[in-house]
Amino acid sequence: MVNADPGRRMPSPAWAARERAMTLDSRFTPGEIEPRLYEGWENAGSFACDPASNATPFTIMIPPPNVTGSLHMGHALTFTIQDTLVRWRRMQGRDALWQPGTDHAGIATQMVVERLLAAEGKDRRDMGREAFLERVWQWKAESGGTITRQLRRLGASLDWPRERFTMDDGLSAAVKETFVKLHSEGLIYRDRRLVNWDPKLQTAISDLEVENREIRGSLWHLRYPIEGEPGQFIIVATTRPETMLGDTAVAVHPDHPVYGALIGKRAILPLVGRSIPIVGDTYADPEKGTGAVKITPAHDFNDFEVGRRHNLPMPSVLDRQAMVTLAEIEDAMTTIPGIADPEFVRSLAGQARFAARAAIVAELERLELLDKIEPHTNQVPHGDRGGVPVEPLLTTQWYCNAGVLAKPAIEAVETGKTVFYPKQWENTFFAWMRDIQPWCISRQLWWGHRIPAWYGPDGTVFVAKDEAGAAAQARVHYGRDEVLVQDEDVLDTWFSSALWPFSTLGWPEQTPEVARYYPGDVLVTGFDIIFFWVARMMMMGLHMMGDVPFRTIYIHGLVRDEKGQKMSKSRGNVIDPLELIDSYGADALRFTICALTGPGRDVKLGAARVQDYRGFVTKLWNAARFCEMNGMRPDAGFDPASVTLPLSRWLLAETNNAIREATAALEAYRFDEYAAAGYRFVWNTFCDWFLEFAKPLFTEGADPAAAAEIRSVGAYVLGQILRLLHPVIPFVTEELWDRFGYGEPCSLIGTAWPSPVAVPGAEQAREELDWVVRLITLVRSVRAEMNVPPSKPSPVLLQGVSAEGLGRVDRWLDAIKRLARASEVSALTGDIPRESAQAGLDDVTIVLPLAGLIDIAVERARLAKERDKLAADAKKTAQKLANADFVSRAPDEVVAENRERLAAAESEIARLQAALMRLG
RNA sequence: GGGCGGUUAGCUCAGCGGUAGAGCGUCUCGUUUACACCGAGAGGGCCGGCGGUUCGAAUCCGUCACCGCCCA
Repeated sequence: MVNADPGRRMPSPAWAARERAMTLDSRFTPGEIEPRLYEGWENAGSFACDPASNATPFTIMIPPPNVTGSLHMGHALTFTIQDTLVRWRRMQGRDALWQPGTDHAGIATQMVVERLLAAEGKDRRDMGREAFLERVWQWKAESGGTITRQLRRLGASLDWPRERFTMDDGLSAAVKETFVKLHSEGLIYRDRRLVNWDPKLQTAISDLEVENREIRGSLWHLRYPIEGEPGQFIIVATTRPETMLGDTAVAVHPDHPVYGALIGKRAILPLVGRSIPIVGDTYADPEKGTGAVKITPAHDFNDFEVGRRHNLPMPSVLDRQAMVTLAEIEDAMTTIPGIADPEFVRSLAGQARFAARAAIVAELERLELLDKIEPHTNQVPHGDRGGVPVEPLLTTQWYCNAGVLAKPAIEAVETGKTVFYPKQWENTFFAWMRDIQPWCISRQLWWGHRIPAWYGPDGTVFVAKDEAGAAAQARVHYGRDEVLVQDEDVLDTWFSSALWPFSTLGWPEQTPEVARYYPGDVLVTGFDIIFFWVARMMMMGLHMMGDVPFRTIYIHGLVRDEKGQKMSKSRGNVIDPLELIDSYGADALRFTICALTGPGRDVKLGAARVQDYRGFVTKLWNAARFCEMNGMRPDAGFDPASVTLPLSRWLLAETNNAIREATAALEAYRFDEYAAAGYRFVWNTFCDWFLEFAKPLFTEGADPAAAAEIRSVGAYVLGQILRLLHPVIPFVTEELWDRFGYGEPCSLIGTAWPSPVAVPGAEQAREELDWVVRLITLVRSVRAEMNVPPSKPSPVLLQGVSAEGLGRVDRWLDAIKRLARASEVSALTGDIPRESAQAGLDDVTIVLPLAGLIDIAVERARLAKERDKLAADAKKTAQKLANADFVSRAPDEVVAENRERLAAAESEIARLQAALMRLG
């Protein structure tokens, strides 16, 4: 590119910048410039917030990606939006903080490392807790940089030196502080109740981590003998026959026509031989199954409630691995010939739940206690990580009283302290928050924040930030030092995530950052984690900080493939954003994402779309090359108000318009409209018309003063374009900014967002340019329809043209000739020549004498078609105006508009009619 | 079962009370001071169905159908 003269001295940086700007490469090569520019920004500290500044802060907290994860399309979407907002606000002069960080992702990360260990033939239980955690930290060290590197590739302007990790010391302190406070307030407590137990991961999980899957199974009808009435049975229907070992009742609806009479009697639990009551409970739906249900309080959430209502025992018959355990029913087993056989039941011990199911069903069938099997489809809860059916299990866990914490959060949204975009998501938020259940926060994992609770020898719990604190409490409690054992469990990952908006700022320390950047401005995220994360941040933020964590919640859709299918490994339709960046550049990917991100819509994205929008980036590059070739150079002293040419004034007015559109779109979170406004302005205004109109001025013999003004305006507007588009396509805009020398290298990121400027005579200039544009378009259209080859210019004659029109023609003669392929443009004084084509431009008739080039029949058909179309329109308008109700009730301007439309159509029809007559 | 969203040009989507728009694709023509990742022009739609409100409905209301999510 630039070949430095070997004899020359080493170039100074300023010289190098100027020299670089000499010639833009004919092709834009994102792969070369992106790393250089990103490094430039990062090294210059361009992403850094400034706690000491006077500017209004603008804060976005990154939704922390999994530390060991890698960038997927969903990330690309959410981070592009966030970066666009941050770069825009930063240019507007806000003190922008985009807080980076990653999440330890308890279950997910532990699973990954366990899988690695399994490949080595190891098991974490053999290693012990400490060695295992060491291994996880090692894995984090190895793979933890991937996602942050990838974020850089995307161009994300995060304040990297402030990067946090949910398990680092500061954030761990925040977790402990919060846990201890909530515990002291009674908002965190231990409780023994049913939890969703994931037998694969061997941990409790929260309601949210359970997903229901539709499973085609069976409904087994079992015959339970009525006690004391040989030969009498009550038939219960169940989808889970294996839990029958733990049944402690049979429930029927109190109004059941047949079974209602059995209430108060007892049934004999087959196989086990235990006597269980038949109870009346409205939970039993007379319409479903047989109308009688077996009640297993320890293994079903509904049965648990029934069990509570009727004071039933709640023996567990499945253990933590979902294998049969008999410890809690052993005593009650008796032999009843033909009905119960403890030996058989004992043979089930240690069997997996589905094997036990098969064995139990077979045994019941053998005993003729199986009435029938019906095919049945039902919703089976599965753990969202482990993917196996969840087993409701009676255990003691730590809970957070979400009901209390939810109230202020609901109120904050109701009163508009925090606003959702799009607003409809508020309904989703309210629906869940108003019916929120206690949040199970303990997990039987090793990777995570260990619960800050210690147990004394007698099981007394001491909650404190550290062991010393717990020991002090124990000393008071016991009157002496006792050995304390810390709770083995860790906290749900989302517990620490909930503190993210303030823990990242240094809380519980009273840092300047906490004071300055909390509450944040916008939270950008997908709807899938409104419950997991957004709601919990709202609750914790309000409770711990006394204020909402953010003013606005922008919820975007999901990224899907071109066909609208969810991307998934199993479908094989996953698109890697890094590959798209490699192929088309980060700008192309970012622009595509913005262009396709409508409100409340999923984004269907494939490589083809990114390829399409890469065309826009290339177009901008080429337009800039053209500007450069024609001597457009930034001029710091340029004053937009000083321009005199209509073209300059028109372009500046259009620029104002684009600035207003882009700003309004971003303010409204309309990324699609923002992208569209930039696209239209660059392509359809700047390139298609301004540069084309400017071309004649860059030829020899053109007015040098006019050319100079156009060069200045062009350079100025190109600069405005680079600013306007920088938030979405930061790399190409910064590169052009630097090459042209609009500022120091890597300075566009810190340049002011443009605002409209006063343009004297803008309206007049707009009228003139619009007129010329329409003239050119009409001539082009007629020529194309007449199939006149572009190589054959023709005269353009204007009948009825005013002096003003002639002035315009004179001023734009060269451009009109070029763009409309006109050999001459002049007023027509006499009759319209035979064999001409024509078109109407307001009061002017454009005449193209095309003798020999036009087919009379084609022109006649064209004119007739045009006339008929107008006639149909005119008829509709006339009918409307004939309607007295319309004229009296519609607003005056609408009526006037229709009158004008009718008049215009009629005069155009007359002109077309005359032209047809002339053709004969 | 309850709730939310969607249904507009071949495709992807804007528009959300005043005679239907964009991008891409299609067709025709074309290399003119950047750009064929280009330029010019054209064709293409009873705005899911049915009712209603209104002078006027793609737009508001009701209802149905289909698709997709969420919750039970």
